[in-house]
Amino acid sequence: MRKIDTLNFKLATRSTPRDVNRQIALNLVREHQPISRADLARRMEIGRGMVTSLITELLGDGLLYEGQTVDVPRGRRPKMLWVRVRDRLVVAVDVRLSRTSLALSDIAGTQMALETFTTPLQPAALVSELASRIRRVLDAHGMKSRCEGIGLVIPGMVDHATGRLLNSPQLGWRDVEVRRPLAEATGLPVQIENGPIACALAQMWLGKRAEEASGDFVYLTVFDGVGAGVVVNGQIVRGHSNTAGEFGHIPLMPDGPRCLCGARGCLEAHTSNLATLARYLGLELAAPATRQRLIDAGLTVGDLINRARTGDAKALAAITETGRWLGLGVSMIVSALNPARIYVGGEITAAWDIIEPLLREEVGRRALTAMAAATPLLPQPVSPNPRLRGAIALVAAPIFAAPQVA
Amino acid sequence: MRKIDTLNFKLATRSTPRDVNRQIALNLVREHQPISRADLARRMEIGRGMVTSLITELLGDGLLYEGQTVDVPRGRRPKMLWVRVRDRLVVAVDVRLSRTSLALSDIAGTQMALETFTTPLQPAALVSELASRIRRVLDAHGMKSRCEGIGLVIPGMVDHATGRLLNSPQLGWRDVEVRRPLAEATGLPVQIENGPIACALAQMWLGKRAEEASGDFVYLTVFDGVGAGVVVNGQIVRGHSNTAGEFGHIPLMPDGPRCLCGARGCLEAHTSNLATLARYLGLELAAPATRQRLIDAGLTVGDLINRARTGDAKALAAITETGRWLGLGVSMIVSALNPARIYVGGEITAAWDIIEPLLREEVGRRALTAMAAATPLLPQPVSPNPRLRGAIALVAAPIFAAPQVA
DNA sequence: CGATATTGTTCGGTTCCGGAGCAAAATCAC
DNA sequence: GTGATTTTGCTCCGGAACCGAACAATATCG
Repeated sequence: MRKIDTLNFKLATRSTPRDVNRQIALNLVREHQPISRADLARRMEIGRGMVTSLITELLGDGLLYEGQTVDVPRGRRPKMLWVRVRDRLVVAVDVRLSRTSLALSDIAGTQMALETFTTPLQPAALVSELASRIRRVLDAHGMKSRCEGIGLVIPGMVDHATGRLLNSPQLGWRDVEVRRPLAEATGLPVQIENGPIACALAQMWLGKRAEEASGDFVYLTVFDGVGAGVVVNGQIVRGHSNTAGEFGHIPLMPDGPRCLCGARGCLEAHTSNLATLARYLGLELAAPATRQRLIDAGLTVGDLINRARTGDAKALAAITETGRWLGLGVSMIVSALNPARIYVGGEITAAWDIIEPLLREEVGRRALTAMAAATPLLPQPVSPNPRLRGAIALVAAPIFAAPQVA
Repeated sequence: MRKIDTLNFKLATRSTPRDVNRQIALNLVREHQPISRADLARRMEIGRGMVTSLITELLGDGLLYEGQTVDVPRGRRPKMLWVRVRDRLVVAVDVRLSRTSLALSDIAGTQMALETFTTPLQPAALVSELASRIRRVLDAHGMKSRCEGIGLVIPGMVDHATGRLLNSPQLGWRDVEVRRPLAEATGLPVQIENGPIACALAQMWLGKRAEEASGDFVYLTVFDGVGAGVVVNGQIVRGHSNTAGEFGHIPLMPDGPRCLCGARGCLEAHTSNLATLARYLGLELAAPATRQRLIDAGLTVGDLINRARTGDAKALAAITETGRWLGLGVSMIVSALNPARIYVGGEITAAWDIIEPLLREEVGRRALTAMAAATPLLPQPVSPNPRLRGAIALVAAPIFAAPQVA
């Protein structure tokens, strides 16, 4: 039950019913392909006549294609329908502090090319570097005209409406325009979003059917920073000024370790990769020299997990403590939002067998009901790169999303 | 941008455009009344012909009424439109541990009668007591036929879909059916919800126009328990198993005071009325004898605030500490959801001049951006009873809400 | 008193849903 | 082998709603 926003509503027109039903049909094909028109009519509880009309339109727009007829026990053999993915390309870009990844993929997430390069230090340099690489990769695959758009994942706060990067502490950029110049340089639509939201979108749009049935979940990302993509009622929660989901900076201990954000005891200060490594090395996270020392040490969380598995008690303790604090953070998410499930992404998931009991224990202790205590916690692999998958989802989502009505 | 739920979608039919546009018109009248048809047509950016058609239907259904014509500088004088409230009654019920309030109101929130009585100990007794009192109050006002429904606010977790009260620690009831028996006994539709959600709904539907333009906010309630009603995109967030918004049981200090829920250091254990009073009296909140001692002391948070204002340093300290912890809780809400504004309700708001600087300070320290730090914190008065206003909103909301499409 | 402005109604054209009927293409029964 | 049956997919037509244009009603201005 939604209140109508009287400042920003959308009237229904003559073509609204068609737009809505067309989109429902498209999504049902996407989730049940291959599927016949008659089967679609049964699922939608409408006549086969209407399905024919809707599908004819979708075929004409190149959103679906008709596969071969298949055998059935009796009666006329149906022609199966599929979402068309051939020649519908997406350019996915994942910008990180040190390196940027660029992938060419089809709209369903099948990767066709991948390259990485050092992230330029200035926004303008990034845009021109991206533009030339995108032109090259599209030319190489000889079908620029079929590219549906560019998905750009970038660390920091993004204003989804205007496409501006408001603030990126990691890159050191503030209030720069990225979407418009890149769109003008390439002639392609550009979607831009931050990491956790992109990861959540990837789960929504590229996931398997069964595990993503409900549109209420949280994707918690644990990398150098800690953040979350929150989905409620099938919609991303961006917040009033684009900072929803910043669970990394909720306080766990009012007088805990100092965080890079300036406050004390943030979830991120206890559980980020940097925090875990600093704990192992006995360094203070927010001290000026720590960052360089961590780089010099050349140690990753993956290495740390290997050491823990081969008998390094200090490494195991560092990981265990991260798990405990992460459990506290997860229990907050459960209490605040009660999502249907929580995905956890990051290198730390390689130690899932170690940390899962700790997470479960804390959630179980804090949850108010048995159902909340049983909230599924699902580790997500670091490879394939979930942010690149998210970049693909950024372009796919508008094609499949419900039209705005009322 | 919303994903279509392929298990629970709603097709657009022939009448969908009309349903949508009718509801938009109704809401615009509600927020801009009195308003003429021509003005409505300009706001909706449609022809006056369509407005005539929509309004004729709304007048016929008794949702609107036509006021007198008014003077305008030139041209034909318009007939103004209003939402009809006369003879459209709502029964609002607020069930609390000790006493239950029952009010008769019109659909816009104007109260016409109010009575309170001791809450029966058993669900069946509550239902029959309510049924007989509702019959009496409706008979007394001689227009039972015009009652739009019953709004019932009850502490605990409510399954909005089935109308079951899943668990109410305060009342000691588990998994009881309330909606159906009350609906059968009175012949009226019954809406049931818990306190924080009802308070949030009251803000959405009964608030003044300017302050409730955006549909992204949180209503934090601080009574014997602490909870929150969360609204995102104009929709209440209920969570997957009806426990979203339980900010009362997020941990502030992993080894803080024991909470009544069993865990340690919950927001509620630091900031509820019981916690504040226990702190002042030097009692341990979760100790078995505390509850009775608090009742024996006969002290309320209002009394405590009065003592603080008249020089009781211990009282001031107890309130100040509650303010500090509440600030920590509010800063979590800001980080997690970034709402456009946060309402705070409860007796503690009588000391707003004392606690507001503490809240602001903590939010300012924790917020990641200037906009998030500036999130408006709005104290809400305890009187008129916000839960009773919420009960009215429970009945009003379905009448004005957007129809579900796709 | 006619010109102008504004409100509210009426009407016909267009779009799309939705049910019924029908052709196409297979299997089943005998 | 042949008609009955079943299933798929298409076509057609009535009805509902939007939407632009024309028109009647009612005021002020010069």
